[in-house]
Amino acid sequence: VPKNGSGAPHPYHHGNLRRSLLDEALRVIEEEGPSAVSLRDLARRLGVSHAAPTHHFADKTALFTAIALEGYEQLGAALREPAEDFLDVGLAYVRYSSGHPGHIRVMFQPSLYQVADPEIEEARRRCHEALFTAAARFYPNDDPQRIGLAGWSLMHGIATLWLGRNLDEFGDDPVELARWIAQGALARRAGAAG
Amino acid sequence: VPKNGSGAPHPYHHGNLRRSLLDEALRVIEEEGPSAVSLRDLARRLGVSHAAPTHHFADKTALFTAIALEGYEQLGAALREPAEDFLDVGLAYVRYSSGHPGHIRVMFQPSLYQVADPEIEEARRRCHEALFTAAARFYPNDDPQRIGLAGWSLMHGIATLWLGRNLDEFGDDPVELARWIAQGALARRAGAAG
DNA sequence: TGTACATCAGTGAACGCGCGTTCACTGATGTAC
DNA sequence: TGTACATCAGTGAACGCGCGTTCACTGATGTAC
Repeated sequence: VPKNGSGAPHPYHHGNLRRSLLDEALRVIEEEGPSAVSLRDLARRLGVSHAAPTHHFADKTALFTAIALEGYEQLGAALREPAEDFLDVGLAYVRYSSGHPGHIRVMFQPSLYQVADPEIEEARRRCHEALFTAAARFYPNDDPQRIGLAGWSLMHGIATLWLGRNLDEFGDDPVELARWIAQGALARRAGAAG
Repeated sequence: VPKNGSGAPHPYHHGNLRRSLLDEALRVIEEEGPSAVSLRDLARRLGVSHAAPTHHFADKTALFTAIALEGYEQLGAALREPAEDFLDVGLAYVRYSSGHPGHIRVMFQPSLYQVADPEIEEARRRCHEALFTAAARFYPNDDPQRIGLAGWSLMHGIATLWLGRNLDEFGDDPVELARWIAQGALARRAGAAG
């Protein structure tokens, strides 16, 4: 363990440059969007020479691909968490999206990264699988694709509108807002039945 | 009317440069995204000197602001078209979004343009008004905000996912897909009641 | 119908900037023996 | 425990590029009289 004396602000080796680049890139994306990301700027922010990032990401596309992959894997895990009903799965989607805006923005802007990357494809496939499996489980008598798409679209719409600051006037908790919107539809249904 | 002789590819004055810049920018946005737009490139594509665009748009933000304004005005008009039920309004939203992907991408990326521009705010207000008015009209016994947000979120989600090529496996007509998804929810409701 | 003139919409050269990428290099670390 | 050496992860200078912006200019158009 090197002593970090007053003379040396940081050691020759960063130690965690790859992870730091991802985190800093996500910060920039959340604040200014993916187009504001530059490898030189990230290096500057991390106090490292501008050529250092190339040892971890060959180019900008590789950086965005890593972010998208991480996002799809994390989203897949979120969708597999224990759920009591289909709404829970939808709320997990909104919770992940609003909690990881940087990942989501990259994931749904495929021109930024290698969409055809096998790992990406596999992670995305597992997300779809989690979604449609949940739809089939909670609505065994319906078409799981139809139910799955309806839930995905609704929750994706809420998350996207919320991230775009279109729902500011409806509170600051996107998950509760999603619950309110979705349960409104459910209540309406019950009203029609009773 | 100037004769366009073989020697002169185009006259000194373009004639419609402002409109052409908007159209060409929209083309670029649809193909490569807003970050691919550069004023010099647009000028190049239109066979005009790279300083010409500044006579019509002071900077890139002004160009994107004009696109967003046009989009909100066109969307507002689309949402006011005659509708037989709330689904019609939703389908108009999906129809406009899928038919004008460039506009939509800019509109929902506020960092690109002057969100606080008074004309923009007014046009956006009129879109919201059209939405919630329709919700109140077709569901007079429900909370129009709840119904309006549910419809908006669902249709925005479908449009966004479709534009992001996430729904390729479900056909090539986003409006019919939206109808199928939304009517599935309706059928489920009727099934619960019967 | 003709002329003078203001205004509009272009041109093309020049500038400074940040970017991605390449390169030879060097310091630090891990492993074989 | 010590030494040699391969490998990894940095440095910093250099390059060419496209960009936005500014500037003095010029060609075309519209209007007053």
